[in-house]
Amino acid sequence: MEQQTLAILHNANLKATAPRLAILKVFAGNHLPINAEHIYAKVRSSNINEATVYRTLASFEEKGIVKQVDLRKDSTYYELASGHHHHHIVCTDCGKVEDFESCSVDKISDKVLSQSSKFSVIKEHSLELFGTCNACVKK
Amino acid sequence: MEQQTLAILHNANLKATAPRLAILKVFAGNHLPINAEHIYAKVRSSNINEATVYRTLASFEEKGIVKQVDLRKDSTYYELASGHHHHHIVCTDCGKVEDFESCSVDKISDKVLSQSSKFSVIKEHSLELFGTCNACVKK
DNA sequence: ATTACAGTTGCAAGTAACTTGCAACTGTAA
DNA sequence: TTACAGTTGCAAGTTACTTGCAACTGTAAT
Repeated sequence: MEQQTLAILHNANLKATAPRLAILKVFAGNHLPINAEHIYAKVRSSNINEATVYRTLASFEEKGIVKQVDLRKDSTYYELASGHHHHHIVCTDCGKVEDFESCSVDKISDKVLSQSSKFSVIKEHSLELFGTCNACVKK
Repeated sequence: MEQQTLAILHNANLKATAPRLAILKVFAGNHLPINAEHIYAKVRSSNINEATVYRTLASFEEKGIVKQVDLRKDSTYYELASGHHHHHIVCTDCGKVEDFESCSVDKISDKVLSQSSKFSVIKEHSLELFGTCNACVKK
């Protein structure tokens, strides 16, 4: 686990520093998407600076270690890029987030590329559902 | 057209003020998603304030006149909610945006709802593709 | 083990995108 | 025509994030 973490950083050409290890650990212990503020709350006791959290998230994203998730909240959320492909359903009332797995976007991508004259490469996609969770429906 | 615009505002219980009419006109003349800055640039000559643009976008969204589009840019983009259902493909290099129409998210939504114990209502979804446009691939 | 240095960090100041308090104004229904 | 809830402009404020810079540190080469 620790070895794996070091390998992730090494492969990405990133030094294995304390802040990066701590932030990776937070991701490992959190399967739902998480934002900078939340991460900072968990690592500030180790004297890790808020700016470092933002810089780390940016470099992790650039290297493909984490990916952005568009939850239509005020801040940017991230989750580990490793792990099986999935998407999210978000309650627009209370913000609850749940994962879901069925995703047929590859088919859509192929179709879109065959019809587009301007694009030929698709690297990522977002697919999030916005609705109301059972608890909020009852209100 | 003008009548239609007035009806939109009336149905939404929003007064037909000059700023709102001007902003709706900008949307009507722009089929791609647009942000507050871009809208402000087009209406500031009519002495419409930037804060009014933001407030108008917020109320239009709340009333369902426009909807947010998650393009992973620094600011929030919107487009008219009327018009046929479509999504976007975004170049992560230069920011170019193109529409596409094929969308089978309804099927996915049904499946997700049947499998979720926490959600039973889906109101919206996002589905955006991120890749590289032909012009940027050549670089 | 030691060294050299590019990469990384903490700190504090800065920026971009948006929000809000408030007094003046204005569509709209009566 | 009037009354007033809703709307606006302005300026100040907030939030999320970024950046300049000097000090520090992991890493590869010695």
